[in-house]
Amino acid sequence: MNSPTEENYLKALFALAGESDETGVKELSERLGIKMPTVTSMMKKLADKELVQYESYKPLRLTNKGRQAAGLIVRKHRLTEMFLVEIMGFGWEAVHDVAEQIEHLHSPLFFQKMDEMLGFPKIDPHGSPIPDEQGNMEWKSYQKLSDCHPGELVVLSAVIHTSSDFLKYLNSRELHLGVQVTIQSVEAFDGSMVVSYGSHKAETLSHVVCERILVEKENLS
Amino acid sequence: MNSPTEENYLKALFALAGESDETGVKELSERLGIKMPTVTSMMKKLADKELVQYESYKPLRLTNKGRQAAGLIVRKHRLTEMFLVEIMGFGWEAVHDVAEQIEHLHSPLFFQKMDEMLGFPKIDPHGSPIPDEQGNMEWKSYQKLSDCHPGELVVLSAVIHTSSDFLKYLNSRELHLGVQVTIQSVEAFDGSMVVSYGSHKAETLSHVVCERILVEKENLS
DNA sequence: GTATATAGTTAGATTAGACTAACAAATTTA
DNA sequence: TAAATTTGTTAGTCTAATCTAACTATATAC
Repeated sequence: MNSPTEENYLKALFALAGESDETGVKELSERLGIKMPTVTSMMKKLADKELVQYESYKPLRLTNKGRQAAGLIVRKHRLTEMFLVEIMGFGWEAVHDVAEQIEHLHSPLFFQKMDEMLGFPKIDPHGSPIPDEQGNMEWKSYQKLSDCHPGELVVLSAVIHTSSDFLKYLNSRELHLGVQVTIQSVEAFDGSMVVSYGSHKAETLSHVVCERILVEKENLS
Repeated sequence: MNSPTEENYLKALFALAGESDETGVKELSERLGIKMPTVTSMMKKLADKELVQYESYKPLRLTNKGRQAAGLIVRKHRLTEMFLVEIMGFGWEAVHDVAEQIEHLHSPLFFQKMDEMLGFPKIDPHGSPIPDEQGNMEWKSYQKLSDCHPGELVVLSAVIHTSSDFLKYLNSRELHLGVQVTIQSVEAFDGSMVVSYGSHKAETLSHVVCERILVEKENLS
């Protein structure tokens, strides 16, 4: 059995792998807010447990076993977030911290019940995919809103780096998952966008915001 | 903030206080399955935090602050058990281990939501009282079934030392909270009882079982 | 292709929570 | 009340996970 601490390292590696595949000690260290020497020694420990491929001065990689373990933690995290929103009435901006704690609980039954009550959901409240019981996850290929162009019609499908403040910001603009957004214009100077959706006819979104919103292009059939 | 480990010591002291008021290092040590020297040093630590009154070779006592902290953990534990049974469909025999983990989560909102969804319950699935938001608990004065006499009509109101096996045993006999039980006879030799309730006309219960069942005498008005 | 900067490692210290071995106080028993 | 038993404490060790300081390897720049 892995400790909560070990699980957090695995989860971070899993997330970094999704972003760039090759990871280093520094990057992991910064992501976790833990100093590099501590990360090095944990990598050795996880390598002993065959969860990580580690050689001095080489990039870090999860083994298949490690990736599965990490996937199962992410599964618990995202099922929990879904449960908190759908069953317990949390706002999507309030679930992260609790889910960070609940993901480390040991109780197959608890998460199985959640899954059942939710009807075996495939995505969490932020649009992120929920890994299956084997820890496998489909890496969705959404596009950043910031990479879209004027005139395009897109559907808000997911958000990344889901800080509470960012999600509250989206709440205040009524920007929820599933909303159809038309890009009116892009400001070359700072990358900010003017978009319209629902009753919002001309909402300006900063580049920083647009980079954290993932969309799917509408099939204009 | 207290660590999960500290919380477990407080909870154990709280429970022992309910049984006998004065507690010693040995008793606490045995209850927690932790060796005495470790308990001694934790008592010093909790005394520094003003949660426990500790002097060498003197009995252990919770301070008011300590009692409140312990009460709030018990509250979280019992709210959780109720939630698992009422909302998530767990059997009462399956909730203890998960609740032991969930009681240490830090999230006022999570437990508040549970409380709301349950309609602010006053007892848990085993008939134990749920402390209020201040950590105060009413110590119910139920009677052990083993202290009752033939001819008496009682209501099964709570169970103690709720091991999973014991609760499965009760399930198999359809002995649930609220069941009205009539004591038919008591065997002087081994203290076993023959009781009747519902469709069970003559069920024999061992002394060990009867000691763990708490009842309330029916008001024969 | 050497010098500098960046990334990574080693060594050693720290804290929390556990342990064993040995000793001391308190209580019980004869 | 003296001896034996039980209970509690002290001292020192161990592991997990963290840190800082100092050193080394790799990558980048001129």
